[in-house]
Amino acid sequence: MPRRKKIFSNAPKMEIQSGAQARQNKNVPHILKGFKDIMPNDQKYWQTLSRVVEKTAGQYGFQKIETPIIEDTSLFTRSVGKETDIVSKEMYSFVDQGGDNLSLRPEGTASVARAFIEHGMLNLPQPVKMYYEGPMFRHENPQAGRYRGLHQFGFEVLGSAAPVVDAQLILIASNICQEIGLKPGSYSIQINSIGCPQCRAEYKKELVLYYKAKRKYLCDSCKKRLVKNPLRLLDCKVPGCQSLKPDAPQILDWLDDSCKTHFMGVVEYLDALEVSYVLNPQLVRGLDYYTRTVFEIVAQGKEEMAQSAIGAGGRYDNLIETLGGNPTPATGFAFGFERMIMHMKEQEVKLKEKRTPDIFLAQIGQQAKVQALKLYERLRKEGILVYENFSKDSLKAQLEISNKLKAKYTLIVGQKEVLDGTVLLRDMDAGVQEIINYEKVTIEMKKKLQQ
RNA sequence: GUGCCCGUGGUGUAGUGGUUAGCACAGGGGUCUGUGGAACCCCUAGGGGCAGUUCGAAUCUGCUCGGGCACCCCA
Repeated sequence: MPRRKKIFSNAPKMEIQSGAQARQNKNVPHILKGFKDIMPNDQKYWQTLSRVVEKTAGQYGFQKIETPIIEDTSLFTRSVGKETDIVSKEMYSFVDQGGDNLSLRPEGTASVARAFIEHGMLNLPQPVKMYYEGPMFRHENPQAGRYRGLHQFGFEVLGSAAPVVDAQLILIASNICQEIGLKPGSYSIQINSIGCPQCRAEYKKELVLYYKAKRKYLCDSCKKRLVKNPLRLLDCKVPGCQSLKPDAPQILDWLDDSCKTHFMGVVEYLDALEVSYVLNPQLVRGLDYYTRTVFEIVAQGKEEMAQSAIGAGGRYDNLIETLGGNPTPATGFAFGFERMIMHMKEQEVKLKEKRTPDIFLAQIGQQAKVQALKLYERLRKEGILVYENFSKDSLKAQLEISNKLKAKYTLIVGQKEVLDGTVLLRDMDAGVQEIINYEKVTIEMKKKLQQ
């Protein structure tokens, strides 16, 4: 094939190929690493979860907000934190045609805070309660319950510092888990307070002091944490580091009076609400904006699963101010759709069965196809659930489909029926048929379906 | 970003250097040109990619891409 060779030699050489290009000589497109198509068969999980979120939000007076999935990069560097992993190494950032630095959102709270400021929501009755759901993007290596394209829903309350808000938010998170069908013992609520920046700084100093003295017993990554992220020292999994934990200073002992009072308030409300929770002094959060109350909903049972947090949240009293708004205390939480659904599947949560069609409409012949097309519209407008496969010509094939779909009845229109002005009605269970006047089909079918 | 395991039609799999790459399910068509839930027949479709070893590679080696899991970190 010398001719082909020549064509190739003229083509520009592809020195650098993207992953997607290198993969396919077949010229078949491929989904990006870490992204998932949500297939028709899975939609029932997504829809039930989404409905529970919407319903719960409504009950507690939260209104929906939708923000763009692309924002100015600085929104995230200023809110989530420049040094956090999410922003420093996981963000999908790019410069657009106009030279602006943009990023795909890695989380939802920053945008909500931005919208709060931008739309002057401080003039609304406080606090402002909003919820959101949608895709988020983080460039990390995929593993169980972790994707580059993930979906979250979140609840945010802006404009109140009251501990009762934190408690109610935790209650809402717990209610959603129950409402979705997770078994009561299958998840736990872990709570902690990481104080305000002032008392946290004091605590960090003390913590670093403690661990520095034991530096030689620390694992390599903990040595890095010592300077980079001291709070993380507390949840290291290496046994050697774990053994140092019991004697380490605890954040709760370092809270200043107002932070302490606040946290005690949260805990008291939770007790009064009989929400069971676990006080976890080691619980810290990765985003810079968190203050005071932090919590996580952790799925139990699957010990081997590393990502057990299905939802998490906390207070972010300084975020709005950091972004240039008036000082506005706020608190909220977010859940991962994928993680939630993973546990729904694990626990075999029962979902509403898909409705089987009332009627399958079959047709034979060109004239009949036209007639059936019209009949379909009449039935549809009457609210009857009708399926069809107008692209099939053989009656046998159509009956097979009807059977597979478990339709109660099949309506058959052929040449003969068109001429007679009738329709054949077949009862799929009984296997008996009767002739119905075309004009009376909708009335007859409604009658039949009511039985 | 790092480490470990894995990569055969749409799905589940068989095949350990030479096979027309087999089977099941799903899909399409037919036997039956107007009757399903049965049978039979036919068809579509596959070794992630690129190199190397070899007379010969799905099978061995390297790289790469992807998947799974874990670390870091996070929902």
